[in-house]
Parts: sequence; C-alpha cells; structure tokens
Amino acid sequence: MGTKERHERDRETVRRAILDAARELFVHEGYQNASIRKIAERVEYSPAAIYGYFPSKDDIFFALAEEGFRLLCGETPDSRHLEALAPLDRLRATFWRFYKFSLEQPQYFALMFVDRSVPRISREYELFSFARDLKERLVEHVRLCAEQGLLRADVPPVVMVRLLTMGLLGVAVFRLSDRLGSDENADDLARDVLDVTIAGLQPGLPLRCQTTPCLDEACPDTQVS
Amino acid sequence: MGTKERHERDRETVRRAILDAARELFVHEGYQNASIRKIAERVEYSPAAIYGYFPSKDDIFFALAEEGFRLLCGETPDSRHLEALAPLDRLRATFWRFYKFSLEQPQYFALMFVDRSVPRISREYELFSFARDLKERLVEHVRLCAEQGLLRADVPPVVMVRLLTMGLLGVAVFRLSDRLGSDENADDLARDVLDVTIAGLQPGLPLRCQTTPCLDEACPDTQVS
DNA sequence: TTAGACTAGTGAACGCTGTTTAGATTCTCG
DNA sequence: CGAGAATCTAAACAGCGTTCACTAGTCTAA
Repeated sequence: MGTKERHERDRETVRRAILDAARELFVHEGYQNASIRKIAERVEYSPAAIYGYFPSKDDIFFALAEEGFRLLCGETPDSRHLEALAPLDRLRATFWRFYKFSLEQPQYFALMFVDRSVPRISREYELFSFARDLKERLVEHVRLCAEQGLLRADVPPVVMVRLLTMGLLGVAVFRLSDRLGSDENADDLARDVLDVTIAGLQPGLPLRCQTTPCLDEACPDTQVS
Repeated sequence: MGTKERHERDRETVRRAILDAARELFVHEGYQNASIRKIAERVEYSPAAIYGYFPSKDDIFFALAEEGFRLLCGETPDSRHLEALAPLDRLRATFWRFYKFSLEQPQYFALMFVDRSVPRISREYELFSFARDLKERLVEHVRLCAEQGLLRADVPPVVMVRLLTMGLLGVAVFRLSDRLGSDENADDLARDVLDVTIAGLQPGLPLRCQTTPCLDEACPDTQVS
C-alpha cells in the first residue's frame, strides 16, 4: 500500500523540477522575465498545471528565497575555519560572506534583500525564520565582542549588526544595479566599508565630531542609544 | 508667423502633462504598475499618442529621473545655511539630505539609485550629468576635509564619498523594501551610519584590527589605496 | 484657391504577461 | 466494475508595451 507514498514522492519530484526550472530561468533572465509559461515549458507541463503546485508566481520565488537563506546560512568548508578566528576577524569574515553571497547568487540576493517586485515579501518577511536566525546569531556574536571590549559598548549590538549590513547592502545594490563607475571596484569598496565601519565601532572614540550647533532638519542629533 | 512657436508650446504642454501624469502614477503605484494606458487615460489621449512624445516607457522615466537629480541637487532654503557649517558638519548635512531625499521622493530615489527594472539605466547612467556633478562636488569637499586633517589621508576622497553613500543607500533600500523590523527606525539607523562611518574615517586610527592572519577568501586583506 | 505634404491622434492589432475556468483524462479505492 | 478524487490541458480573461494603417486637420507652394 505504498501508493500514497509514491504519490507524494511524485508530487515532490514535480515540485522540485518546477523550482529548478524557475531558479534557472530566474538566474539567467531575472525575476521579471521568468514567466510561468517559460517555467511550464521547461518542465513540459501546461502553464495552468503550475498552479496545482504553487498558488502563484510569488510563492515559487518565496520557496526559492527560503533556499537562498539556506544557502547563505548553511555549512560550508569555510564555516569550520570561521570558529577558529579571533572574534573581530570572525565578524569580518561573516559579513564578507554576506557580501560574497551577493556576487555568487545575485538573483537570490536581490530577491532576499532588495526586490520590491514581489509585493508580499514585506508582509511575509518575518516568516523567514532563516533571516531572523541569521540576524540573531550575528547580534549574539557582536554582543560578545562588545563585552570583551573589542567593540563599543554605547551602541546596541543589534544596531552594530545593522550598520555593517547596511554598508555592504549598499555596495551590493549599487553593483547589482550597475551604477558603479568603470574605474570602481565593488570588492575593494566592500572591504573598505567593512574596515571603516569596524574602525568606527572601536571603543573610545567620540561618536560625533560636532564642531557647530546642530541645524534643525539638515543635521539631526546623534542617537545615543 | 508665430504658428511654429505656438506649435512647439503646445507640444511642450502635452509633454509636460504626460510627465506629470506619469510622475503621479509612478509615485502612487510604482514604476511597474504605471502603465502607458493609465498615463494616456490621465492626459485624455490614446496610448499610441504617448509614443509621439516619448519613444518608450523607459524614456518617460529617464526624463523623470533627470528631474529627480534636479530636485536632489537644486537650491533649497537649507542649502544656504549649508555653506556656513563647519566642513565635517557640512559633509554630514549633505549626506543627510541624500538620505532624506530617499524618504521624501522614494520613487524618484528608487529610480535613480536602485531600480533594475529599467534595463537601459545602467547603459545610460553616465548620461546623467547631474549624478556626476553631485559626486564630484562631494569628492571635492571631502578632499578639502582631508587636507585640513579632518579626515584620513590614506583613503582616496572618492572612496570616502562612496563609503558614506553606500551606508545610506543600504539603509534607504532596506527601508524602501520594507524589510526593517517593526522595532527598528530607519532615521536612527541612518544617523548611526553617518556617525560611525565618519568616526571610522577619522585620521590616526589603524584601518584594521587584524588579530589573526588572513584567511584566503573568507577574509581578504584591506585595500590600502 | 486648390493640390500635396506633413502632422497628431486614433482604433485595432500583435505578442506577451499572470491567472481562472471548464472539461477531459487518469488513477485509486470500495 | 463504477464512483470519485486527483491531475492536467485548452481556452479564455484582463492586463501589459508597442506597432501599424488610417483619418482628420493644418500648413505650404503652385
């Protein structure tokens, strides 16, 4: 009586094939140009059949986004060495991996962190437990660094994580959207962002070199958190 | 014999109306959902008529993007006060304006700095003289700060400008794509990015606190430029 | 003044999109 | 075997950017 099991296995196989076809199209032609019809053609089904496996095109790419987080967070050969590093170097390496991911899996990266063309992503972003896990692991590590006096104590760990993320996200976005000058190198820029941000997070420095009083809107006061 | 002039005036009026309608739709519904048909309906023309004024939908938004740069670079009540500020505060205020622009004109901002849905934007990005001007003005100002000993001398001014841009761009993108947690505040984050990056650009600090040797890929060497 | 050229604008179409629906086919189980 | 569920398809719907043949109007020159 393995018919039910076989059935589920078959379904999973087709589902897998759809996701694979979608990913390939997505990687090579971008989200917008990867149409349901093209995906259906690749798996040799009718377009309507896809809707028996995924309720909408969005959901196909939500499934792919989850895979993306698995790719980003998952174990790699490097992740062993990571734990052997000194705290700050480990922090640096982790964020470097985040940036590298934007190079190696640009389409996944765009979907996970940039794209606004999937309207529901904001509504369902918190559903990605992977995203939360990733963030919380980073925050914990930063907290550790701060407690050991390697990072400033007057900025909450979660903010420090965000600061590093934002800088690298900016570089990745600028590179992905092809707006870098021909004389500029994204990798170098990303390294400098890491260096300068970590340097700015060293303990002991005054957070702002304010030499003149603050203008109303143009120049808001520093958040002392 | 003012017929030709009247003609051109009429054409300009219609062109203006198309751009206004496009901008409104663009702001309220986003680039993707602002269709030629909707724009045409607003200006009470047929969709085909639009193509008598703009060769494609892209070109409509290129025209809007140029307006965007004009908005960002143009004179404002504040820009007078700006020149009276101390160099570093002025730098801070200028970048703060960049970030504020992403709040006040999110659609313009997305088109100018983020969107990949207009394929030709990368090819024609250098055509925006406004973008180049803006960048060069900033670089010049940073160079001045560095010469006065207010910023580090071992990082090229153009890189420092990019570092500040990247951080704020990251915050703006993350906010625009609605991926901030409900407990996070984009404005505070942007301020912290400015503070920490400028702090990291202070002269005298070692650029990297390297405590263990560098891993091959996971942790590249600092660019000493 | 009238014929011809030029122009702006239109309606209809082309080929594409995501999605829905009705029907046929196939498979499972009592 | 026959009922019913599952599964897939063809066709259609409503939308998209864009093109094309055509009309109506204006301006120019004989």
